[in-house]
Amino acid sequence: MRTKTQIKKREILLKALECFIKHGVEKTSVQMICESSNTSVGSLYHHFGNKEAIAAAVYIEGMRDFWETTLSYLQKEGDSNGAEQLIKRLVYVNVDWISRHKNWAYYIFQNRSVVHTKKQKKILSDVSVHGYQYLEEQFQKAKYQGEIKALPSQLYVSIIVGPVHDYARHYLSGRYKKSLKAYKEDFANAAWLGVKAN
Amino acid sequence: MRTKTQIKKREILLKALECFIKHGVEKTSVQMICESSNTSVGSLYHHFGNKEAIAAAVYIEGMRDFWETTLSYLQKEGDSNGAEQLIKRLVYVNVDWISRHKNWAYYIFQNRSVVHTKKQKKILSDVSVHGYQYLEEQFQKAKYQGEIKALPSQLYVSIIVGPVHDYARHYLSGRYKKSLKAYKEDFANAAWLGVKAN
Amino acid sequence: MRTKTQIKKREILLKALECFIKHGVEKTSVQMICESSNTSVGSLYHHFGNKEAIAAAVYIEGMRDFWETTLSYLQKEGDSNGAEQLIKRLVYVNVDWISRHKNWAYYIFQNRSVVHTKKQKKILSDVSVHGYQYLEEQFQKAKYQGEIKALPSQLYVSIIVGPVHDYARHYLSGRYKKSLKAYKEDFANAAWLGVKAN
Amino acid sequence: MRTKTQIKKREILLKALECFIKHGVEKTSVQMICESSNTSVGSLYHHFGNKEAIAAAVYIEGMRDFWETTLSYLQKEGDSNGAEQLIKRLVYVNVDWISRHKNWAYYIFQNRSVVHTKKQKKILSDVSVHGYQYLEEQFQKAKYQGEIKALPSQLYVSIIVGPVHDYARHYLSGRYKKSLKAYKEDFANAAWLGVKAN
DNA sequence: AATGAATGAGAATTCATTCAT
DNA sequence: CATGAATGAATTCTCATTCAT
Repeated sequence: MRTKTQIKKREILLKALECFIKHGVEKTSVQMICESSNTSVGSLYHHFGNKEAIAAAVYIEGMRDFWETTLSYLQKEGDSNGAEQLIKRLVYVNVDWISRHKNWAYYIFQNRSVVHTKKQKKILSDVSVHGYQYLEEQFQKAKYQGEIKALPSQLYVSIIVGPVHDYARHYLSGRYKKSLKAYKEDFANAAWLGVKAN
Repeated sequence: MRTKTQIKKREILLKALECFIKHGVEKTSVQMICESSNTSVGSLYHHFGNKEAIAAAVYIEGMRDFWETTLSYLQKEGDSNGAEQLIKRLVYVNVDWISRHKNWAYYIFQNRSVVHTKKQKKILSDVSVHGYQYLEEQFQKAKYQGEIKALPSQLYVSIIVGPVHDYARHYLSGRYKKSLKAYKEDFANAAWLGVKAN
Repeated sequence: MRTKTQIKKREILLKALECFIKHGVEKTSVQMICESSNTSVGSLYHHFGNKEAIAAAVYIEGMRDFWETTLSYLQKEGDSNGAEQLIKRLVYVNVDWISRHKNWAYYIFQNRSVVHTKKQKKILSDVSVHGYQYLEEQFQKAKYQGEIKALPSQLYVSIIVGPVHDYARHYLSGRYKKSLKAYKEDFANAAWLGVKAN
Repeated sequence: MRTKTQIKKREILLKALECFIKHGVEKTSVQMICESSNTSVGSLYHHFGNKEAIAAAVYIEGMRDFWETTLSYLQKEGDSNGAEQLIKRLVYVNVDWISRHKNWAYYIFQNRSVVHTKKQKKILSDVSVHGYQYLEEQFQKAKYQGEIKALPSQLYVSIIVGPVHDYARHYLSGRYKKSLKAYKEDFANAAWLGVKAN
């Protein structure tokens, strides 16, 4: 019973995501989600409670996927264990995940505010807490070893992923044509140059 | 008469912005804008035609202000005419404008999609065209003179302002506490290191 | 403008009453009230705010009418100023008003609970306060003069109108066939005998 | 097996009564009854068929209990067999039963309309027929013997129990604070004075 | 230009009931 | 007999927009 229900819920979320991307969260009616996911209104409410909970669940599922992928990238064996590798991999995983999950990425960029109940925020936080902890540790280590400049850890993140995300927003909105992947190494280099010690 | 009308319209836009920030564009009703701007529904429709036009006008006015400020920063006399100054000034104007116009900046970050009719897009484009042209020229010159790496001009922009905007989004949403201005020089340095020639 | 609006509201309330009688408050949909009163949903909500407010307004209007009539009966010139006259008139006005306003009476008997916000209760209380005060005074006077038994004033009311109301409930529901008016004097006599001093 | 089912049904009815009192019949959902009686929806429908049948069953069970109690009061041995005793006992049983079964009494006062199918009406009528017949006979006898005024028998009932019920409605709704029992003798006296022969 | 009552399509949500297990 | 997921009709209410004054 658990698996079947879980599969159905996942299916609904993916269809809901499509609707949200196509029309925006607010202009997507519950009716539309029902039709595109072949579910009855009642069933939808049985599973999710209300429309806002669906929007939040889509967001959270996306973030769960993102952080799983991110940790798998960062913890993979590699040439070295240096800071440069860490930072470039952080850029790579962003470029790759966004390119592979354009809808989810676009949705997450545009709809952070759909997660707003305490419960939802707790779940979202649980989803990313390992990733953030891991990054924090690695940044501290690299800083201590003099590989990177001394900066608050929130700044590292902004400097490293800010350019990728900025470009991605334009690209996913159709304002930039050239794919994100085309500049993967450029973003990686800029990120590394932005934070490495002088 | 013209001036009076213009002033009233401006007043309405600023009150509308407050509503949009407080409740989101979709959850702000025309009635709410009327009440907070002391206008009647009829009057509002007389001035703007419909709610979407108000949301777009708020966006466009914000961008007009941003680009005016930006050009004034970039074209100001300075120590040099070098690329470093240009790039750092671009960071500075972003940090300063966002810090000074938090609501407008937040609104612009979250609601790019409100500008969507052809007419609105044309106006928005007119508002920023001088700024983009100016930047484009300066980037080309700096690239030609070997001051900065050879990159597509969209990448310069993302690398330079991406980190600031990324941090600003978190900051304006209340997720980061430390003010944007605190890291003004850090963002400027990272931007310059990210694009300068090796 | 005031008069026109007031008239429209009154009209809606009377049509709503018909619906409530015919189907019950809960099973009367807003749609039904709109149709029977030739009003749009929007207009209905513009005037009353929500369905519950309509149900409460119908109740309150009925009670207002009842108490106006009651005071006019009790304060009319008469043969005497004695307690017997007072008590019998109280029975008469109940018999007469209920007989003349069967729907309203039935509605009021069955739906006391529709008045439940603080504001509504305040208005309802204001509507009946003069009547209750007047009765209270008269009962005290009659008690002091030894015309009626010494009882709490709430008991006078129950003893006097209880039988009329009990019969009326059955009659208005169609369970008793013989009209209330047929027993007007019987109710009046029983009321007087129930409270008069030995 | 039969007994077990009967017990379960009785249990459900009592829990349903609680819900009906707390939220009103219409605003009580089947789900709520299930939760408060620890039953599944399916089971509930198996036992009662639909929600209306539950509401009717609660009503009927209450009336059954009331009439059983009433007959036991009226047919009890006593000082005399006179009309005064009969009438006062009729008041007493109302005061006592209502005081002992406040929820049931309140429910019965407010929800007479829940019994509306032919079948339900037949059952309800069967439940009270003995009591009514007994009363009818006794009233006729007392009338014939000149103990009470000549009135239609429905009037006797209204005059005797009307005051008690009127007070009870206010008391059970919380509008009157002083308990019904406090005035037991007052109601009995008023009832007797209201119907006894001059 | 300004007003605000009126409109009605459309949205979210509820809930009695069914039925496969 | 018991279960509870699924159904979808029906309901309340909102709100952008119009238009007569």
